[in-house]
Amino acid sequence: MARLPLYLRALTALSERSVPTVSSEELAAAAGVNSAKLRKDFSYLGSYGTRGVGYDVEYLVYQISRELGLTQDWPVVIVGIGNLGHALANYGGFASRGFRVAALLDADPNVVGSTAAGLPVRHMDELEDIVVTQHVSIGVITTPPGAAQQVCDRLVEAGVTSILNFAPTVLTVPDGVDVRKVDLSIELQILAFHEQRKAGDEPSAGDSVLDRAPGPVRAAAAKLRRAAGGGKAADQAKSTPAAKGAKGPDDDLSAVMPA
Amino acid sequence: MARLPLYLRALTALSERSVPTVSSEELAAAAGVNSAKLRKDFSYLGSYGTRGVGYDVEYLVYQISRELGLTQDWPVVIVGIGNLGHALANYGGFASRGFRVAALLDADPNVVGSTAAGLPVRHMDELEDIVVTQHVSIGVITTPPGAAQQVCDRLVEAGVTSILNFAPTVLTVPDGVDVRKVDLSIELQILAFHEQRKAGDEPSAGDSVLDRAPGPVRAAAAKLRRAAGGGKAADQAKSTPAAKGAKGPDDDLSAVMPA
DNA sequence: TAGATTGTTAATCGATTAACAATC
DNA sequence: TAGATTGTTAATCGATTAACAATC
Repeated sequence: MARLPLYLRALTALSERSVPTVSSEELAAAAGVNSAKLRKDFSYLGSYGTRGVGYDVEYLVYQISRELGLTQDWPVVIVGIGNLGHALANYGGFASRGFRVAALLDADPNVVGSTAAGLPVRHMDELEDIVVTQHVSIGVITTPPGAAQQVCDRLVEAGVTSILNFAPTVLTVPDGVDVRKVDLSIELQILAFHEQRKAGDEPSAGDSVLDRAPGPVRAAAAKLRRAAGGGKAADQAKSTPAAKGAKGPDDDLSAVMPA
Repeated sequence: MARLPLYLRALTALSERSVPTVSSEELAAAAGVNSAKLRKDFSYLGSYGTRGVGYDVEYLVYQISRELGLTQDWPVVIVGIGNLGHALANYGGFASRGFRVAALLDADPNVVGSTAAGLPVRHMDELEDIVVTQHVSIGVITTPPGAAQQVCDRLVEAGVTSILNFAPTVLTVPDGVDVRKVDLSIELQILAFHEQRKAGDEPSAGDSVLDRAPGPVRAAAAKLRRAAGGGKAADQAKSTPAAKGAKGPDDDLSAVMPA
């Protein structure tokens, strides 16, 4: 349940304000989800609410924390102490939720020996030893992309079974190992994608208002553009592009053509 | 389409190896998705493949880049130049994809005037001016959680319509404004959640193998625990907790009880 | 032509949500 | 009791995927 942390945060806020109980409606609003969904989620954890009253805030905080494993101690290694590794080592949200930075590792001799967040940066050679002796099961990779898979392999080999990957690479891992990827460029690309659709698409041949239409219309518009030889489409080996424009009903573009 | 950046990365790798064409099967494997899904995704962009051959790599790279808006210049402001803001300012993936850091902003006079990634850190007072004059439409928030909503409001007011939020807060924005949240603690919590289910749950009363069973069984197990008065359940104002254990067919736990 | 692979349909699956009986 | 709110069902929605006709 990827929504549990969301609920937990909202509940923690209520707890700090000493709110004793909360209804599914209120909590759902605070967490930004549908109240039926929230009730269903909670019902999977067991039925912790009271009809006519709502949910006991403290009790729910405890149950969700336990369900998420936040009542345990999770030693974590961070590999690659560049800017991002530094930032993560200092990240406040770690310690408060049971995540303990067991070690910072880097391959660069110039970085090894320096200090980040009060911890010494140690050399990659110590990876296996640290993972084994400190029972580390979660690894955070903040290396350059080229080194990520190699680091991942070593972590897995040493016994790590969960990896948080910040390098822009798809990691290959054996079954039983979880990988979660945080990719800043992907997040920004998605924003740019939506941004582009917002403030007035420029009215060029290849990027018209047609692109905002539903699927079939957009596909038809794309065919039109290629038929017109716009952009790189002209380079493509399309045998009879112009003839394709008016074959079946699906290809009849008169309804979507500007007058 | 949140998968386009994924495809683009796989295609870029192929492009660098000068691979001319790729089948949906191959590309899907590289991107880690189902090939039918990939073909469907591409069909929404227009039909850029050739039956019996596959997709032209270069052409697809171009089309997806254009679709994502990566052929444009996107000025971005980063607000909150702590460790994370620093890391982002230096993040290589930005510039290479058309994202240009227009300004770094911070409220702390001790930080203002310093340099990060070759750019001067400027004071929050300049926010509105920078957004307007540089036509910034994307803002990145790396402030402490308490300041995030306020910063967000100012960004939106000034004209920003896309926000990448690293602060652990749910931001409220008007319609037409996109927010994407990157929350490191949530990612780690999800890993810990799965991690907990993996290497042998300890056989305590409140955290048994029953928790791995399908929904109904787990709910029943949870009821059992409460009926048994385990954990904080005893503190709860449950009128007749013990009596609840054997009321209807749903509450019959004999089928899931250990012998 | 024969083999390969797309584009698309239709089936499947899972997630979301409205609605309401159960019950505090 | 009357009002409120949960827990859960059933309907809805959207996303995924197998399958295959179209066609290179």
